[in-house]
Amino acid sequence: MASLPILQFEEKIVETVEQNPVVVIIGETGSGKSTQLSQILHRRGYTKSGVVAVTQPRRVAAVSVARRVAQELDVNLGDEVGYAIRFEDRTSGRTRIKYLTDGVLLRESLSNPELSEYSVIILDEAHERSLNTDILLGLMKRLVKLRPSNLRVLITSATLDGNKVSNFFSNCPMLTVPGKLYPVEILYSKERPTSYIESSLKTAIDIHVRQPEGDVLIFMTGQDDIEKLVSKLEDKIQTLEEGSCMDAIVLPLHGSLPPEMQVRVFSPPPPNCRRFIVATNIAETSLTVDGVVYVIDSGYVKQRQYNPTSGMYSLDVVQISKVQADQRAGRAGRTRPGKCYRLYPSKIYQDEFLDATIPEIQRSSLAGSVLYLKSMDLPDIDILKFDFLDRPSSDSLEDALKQLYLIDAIDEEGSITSIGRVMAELPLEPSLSRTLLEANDYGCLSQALTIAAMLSAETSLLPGRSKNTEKKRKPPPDLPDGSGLGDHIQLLQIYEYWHEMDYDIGWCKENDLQVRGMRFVRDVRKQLSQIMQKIARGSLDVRLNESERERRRDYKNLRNALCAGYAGQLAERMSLHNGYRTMGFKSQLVQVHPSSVLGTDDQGMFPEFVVYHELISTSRPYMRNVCAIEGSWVMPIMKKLGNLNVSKLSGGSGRIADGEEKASDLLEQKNAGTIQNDQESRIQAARERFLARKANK
DNA sequence: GAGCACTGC
Repeated sequence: MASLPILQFEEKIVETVEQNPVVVIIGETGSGKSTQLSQILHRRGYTKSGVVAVTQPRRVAAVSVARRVAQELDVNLGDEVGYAIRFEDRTSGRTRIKYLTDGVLLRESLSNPELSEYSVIILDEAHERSLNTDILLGLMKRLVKLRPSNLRVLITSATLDGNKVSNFFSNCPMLTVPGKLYPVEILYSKERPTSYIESSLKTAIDIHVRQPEGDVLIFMTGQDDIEKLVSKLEDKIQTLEEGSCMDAIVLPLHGSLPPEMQVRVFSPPPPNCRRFIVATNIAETSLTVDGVVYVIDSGYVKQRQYNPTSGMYSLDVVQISKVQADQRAGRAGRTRPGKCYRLYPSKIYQDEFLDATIPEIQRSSLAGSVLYLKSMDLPDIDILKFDFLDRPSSDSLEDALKQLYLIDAIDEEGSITSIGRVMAELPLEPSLSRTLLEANDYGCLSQALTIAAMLSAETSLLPGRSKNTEKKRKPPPDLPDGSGLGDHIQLLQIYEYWHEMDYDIGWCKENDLQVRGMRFVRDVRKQLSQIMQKIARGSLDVRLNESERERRRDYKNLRNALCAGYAGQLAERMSLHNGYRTMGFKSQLVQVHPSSVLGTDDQGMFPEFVVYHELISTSRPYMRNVCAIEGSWVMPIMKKLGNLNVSKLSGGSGRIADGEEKASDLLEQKNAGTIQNDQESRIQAARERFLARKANK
């Protein structure tokens, strides 16, 4: 421990923190910043007046770093050193150093906006720019002004964007702490390969034949490419002459791999055997594989982005940033000097790669975050003017406001409603928290809780695609089908079934449900029940007599509640075919996702109206997770859409206007006006169609 | 009849 580079900087760090409310620490990999900064400040008395908080973007990191610090200080975890993550708070009144996820700290700031418990807040790994860290950065800027005498903020960042963070905090000082990384030689390709799978294969084999021992880590974009490369690599290794080089094993590594397959990369390789680890981004920050000496970097990553004007998500393969490329290269120098083979020319790195990855806050729907900030009641904060390190587009903020207005979380002036306040308490997307509140009024809260919990874990629940032919021959799993009413109802039925089976793990396995995911659902449901307990109007048990009755009535109340929560995510079927038109702010043609269990009528037609959980554009625009609703529930929502006035929602003065932008703002406002007129006529047309249809019946 | 990078409250 004494050899950690950061300890040589102790005096300098303490001196700087003493004199400045905010300090940026550029801590290179292996500098020991995550474990040592808190201990330095503890030694220097900063824990006498309050707790030192250290945030981490990931749960495992918060737990493992806390564990190590407790060990180094020789105390029991949960005493002087503790951690807090969702579902688990291991802190006590004695805790002086507290590791927590950025999400937990953000949630704490909801009940205590001054975060008065803390004397120091360290935002670790801020360069990863998680959505929560970005919001915390904005809140910290405000907080250091409110508590100038008794709060210190430290932000750790990467070399490439330290200046930006320092500028954001009025040019606060910046300290660089070197890391303990071995040198990594960077080798560029002469040009971009036509197929980076083939190019990775060739590079990997070259390394295997020519280079001394050491594992190879290969960065790919997704499961498909990983599987392809793994099998090609295995074939190729087979063909190499016996004894011409050492043995080799090839291991895939990605998020949808079952945990027992993931941990294989942590067990040491057999002697005289080289490992090839073919991984997604998961190996960039989340998992660290020991023994890697060679890295092959394709230069690409798969990224999910949200388009606020269409309300649609897409998953795109994009070029990585310089920070990411350097992070990947660093993976080769952890145990000894290494090499990184970049499958792109250095000119592309220099000229085309962005310095840092586009932060999540500019790639996500912000409805939840905006509601959150609104509920904090910060008198000096106007959402559209909130001081972000990287500002989300006004389209994105306006989209969030519109969504919130449609589900009654804010009123037409943009002020938070009493409904909105309760919603902000729930760790859910606004659409789902709104559903819970409505369900409470309709007497079907217990079912809505189940659906909200299931959707919180949805991606890791249902069986993934299996190219395994053996599995295909198995009889189809014995899972309920949502009674034709759609995916939400199916998720509910699956959980109720599991409940009847006494939460049997074997049953999950038989039905290809991910055990980890189902356990997570159970935890979430419990947490949500605890929060709802104080306002719940009925029992929160999974299964009730009442819900039996409700089931016979086609889950009408429940679907009605979903309709209220998804008021901004409504779609109307075309009259002649099974395509849908979304009825939100911008009408679009979309399809029901093929994985949906939504049923059809005698003529093979889907229901006239559905709500959807999300729009995702892959090969085509799809609605994922849909639920059938009744036509008569649609009218009030259309009316509300008609009343929408964006400039009023954003607080009248509205848009971000500083000097130069004014002209374009005016133009945008004008456009917003015409969009709104279009919208009105569209809504009018929908209304007429709706009435005509009703008359026909 | 198509497909899912990674986190987090």
